[in-house]
Amino acid sequence: MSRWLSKLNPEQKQAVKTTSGPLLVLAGAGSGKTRVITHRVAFLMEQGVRGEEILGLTFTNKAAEEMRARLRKMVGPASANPVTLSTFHSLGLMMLRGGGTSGKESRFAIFDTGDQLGVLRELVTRLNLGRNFDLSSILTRISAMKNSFIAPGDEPASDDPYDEATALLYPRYIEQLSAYAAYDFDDLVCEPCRRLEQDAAWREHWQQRFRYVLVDEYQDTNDAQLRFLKALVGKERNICVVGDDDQSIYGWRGAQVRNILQFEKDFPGATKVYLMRNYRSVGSVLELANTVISENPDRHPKQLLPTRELGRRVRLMVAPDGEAEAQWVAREIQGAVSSGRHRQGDIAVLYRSNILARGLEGDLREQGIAYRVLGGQAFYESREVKDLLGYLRLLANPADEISLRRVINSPSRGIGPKTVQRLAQWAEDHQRSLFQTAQAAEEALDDDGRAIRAVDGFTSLIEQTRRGLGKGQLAEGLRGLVQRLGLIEEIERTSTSSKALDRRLGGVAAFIASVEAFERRNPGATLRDFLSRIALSGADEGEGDKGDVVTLCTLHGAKGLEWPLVFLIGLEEGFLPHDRTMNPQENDLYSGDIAEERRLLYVGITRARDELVLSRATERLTRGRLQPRTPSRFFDTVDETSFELDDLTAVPDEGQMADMMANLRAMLGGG
DNA sequence: CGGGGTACTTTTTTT
DNA sequence: AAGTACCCCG
Repeated sequence: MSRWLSKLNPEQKQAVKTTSGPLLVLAGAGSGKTRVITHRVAFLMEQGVRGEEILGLTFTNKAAEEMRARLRKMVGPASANPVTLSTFHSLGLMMLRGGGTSGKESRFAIFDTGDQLGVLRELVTRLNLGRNFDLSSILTRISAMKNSFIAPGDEPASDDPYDEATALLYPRYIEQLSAYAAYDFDDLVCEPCRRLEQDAAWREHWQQRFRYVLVDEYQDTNDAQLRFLKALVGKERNICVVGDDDQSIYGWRGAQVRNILQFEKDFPGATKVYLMRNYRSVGSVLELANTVISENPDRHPKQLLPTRELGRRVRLMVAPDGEAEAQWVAREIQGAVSSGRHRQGDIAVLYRSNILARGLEGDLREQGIAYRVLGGQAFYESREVKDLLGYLRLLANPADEISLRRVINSPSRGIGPKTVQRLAQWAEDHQRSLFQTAQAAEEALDDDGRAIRAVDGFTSLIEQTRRGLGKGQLAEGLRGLVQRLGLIEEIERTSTSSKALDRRLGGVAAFIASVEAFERRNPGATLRDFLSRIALSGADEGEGDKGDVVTLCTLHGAKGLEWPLVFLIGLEEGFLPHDRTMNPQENDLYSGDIAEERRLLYVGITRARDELVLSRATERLTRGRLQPRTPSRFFDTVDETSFELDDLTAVPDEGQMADMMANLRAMLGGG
């Protein structure tokens, strides 16, 4: 029997050893969930299951990588590597691209949210809808339709203007995507699911391939993912799901807590295991977590059981405004580091909205504290990088009209909307793609010499770049493209400040570096491989990642992570619960789930190992105006005396102090 | 067609 | 406060 099992508690052991049939593991925060998963995989292999037969599904690529790293440590790379550990989306992509069966159908692009919006924008202008719809809201609806497998035309009747617009756009959106040879994120789950259900041979193949299925963060699955799992799991029904209903925080993108609450209905005969002993946090943190979450209705009633000492009391800091809050946090971190209590890498600052990170960054720099912002996607979102990506995507998939339109006149080369319109018209009349039309500019634009020359210049630039972008020379080809575009000069010419210049040049450099890093890690990878990777998990940070630095990230981004010292900032009504939850917009599809906001706080609290610091401000600068802020309602039921209070509003701030000093000096000087 | 100016609104969270 | 969208003029 395995030497590892002795290190597990009885519940963990049961979760590891129950290998056949459906198994639901309700794993509270910090209860050793990842440990159970890796042990389970190792145990399966010890029982003679081959690594190839095991599938572990996670929600982020990072989680998948981490799991693989843990598994490698346990069983060695040779045993760990054959195990499939990936996100639903990566798995779907792999299945659609052939996954070792056939190479057919593998030439498609993946459209991210920006591309999807581009498609809708095109359609909306073409259809001339009388009203200015918020397109991302329509996108949410289309996504919901797809995930519920509702075909165009089968939408439930509704007289909501957004539902009506969606009904109109939905079928055309699907058409467009197929015309562009593109899949969106939802397709990556729904399409394989459909095929599993309809194609018996295919289903058989995948069921035999993955005889043991394991799903992490099960509370975040949506309808389509559940359906996918039902179709994927074979007669043996060896499916193990791990999750925590109290940590379900993705309802706004269709996640169904219901899935974890009803697992035993979806997979009858399931075994259920509770992991409630918390090995992560000190008692004071768990007390607060239990108190906060116990107010929520509709949950598996349960409590985290402490295994550690009570620890330091949770601190609560009240600041007069956002700036004071940020400054205080930065100084507090500086103090914790310089006193040797914590290393920078042991510390995280968590917040509900990204905007809260902005103020903090300056103060941290001032204190000489190294930090990283998780999920900030900063460089990858800049215009230059998006354009470069557009070129790469056009090169990988000439049918990708969205990318073509994006880059055809960027940087400006004299191809304005009118010329593009003429090309598009000709393309439609002659049933050609827009790119093919551009290649035949002379025909399509009859005698407009200037436009023809401009478009020819563009297509030959694409052709030249294509030649430079073979296997194993992606970064090289990208550099060539940057050169040919004169992008560096363009940025130098158009930047309004030296700060903006640095940022933009830095973005381009970081992008090239990320391509290099990708190539180094995946020798012989193609352009398409790189683009899929980017679409599914964002760009690699290249160098400078990790290390001993403070982490800044959103509560969503913090899930699954932990730090010895955690700051939760901006604990005010409007942030937590977020304003948008309490006052939904007319066009919000998912709204009003205050319970989810509370779970978000619960997730934040349970990230802390040793010390937790909460903070809020009584006033805050929003949209240029100073507005009063009230404390988050989520602490209403918490006994104030359980906190170690630090009230900065009771102390004169620096401005007041300066005034007082000035008065004092005036008195002394005058007297 | 491109650049510069003005008016307006905004991200909550992400595969 | 800042970034974007739109409009007008060269």
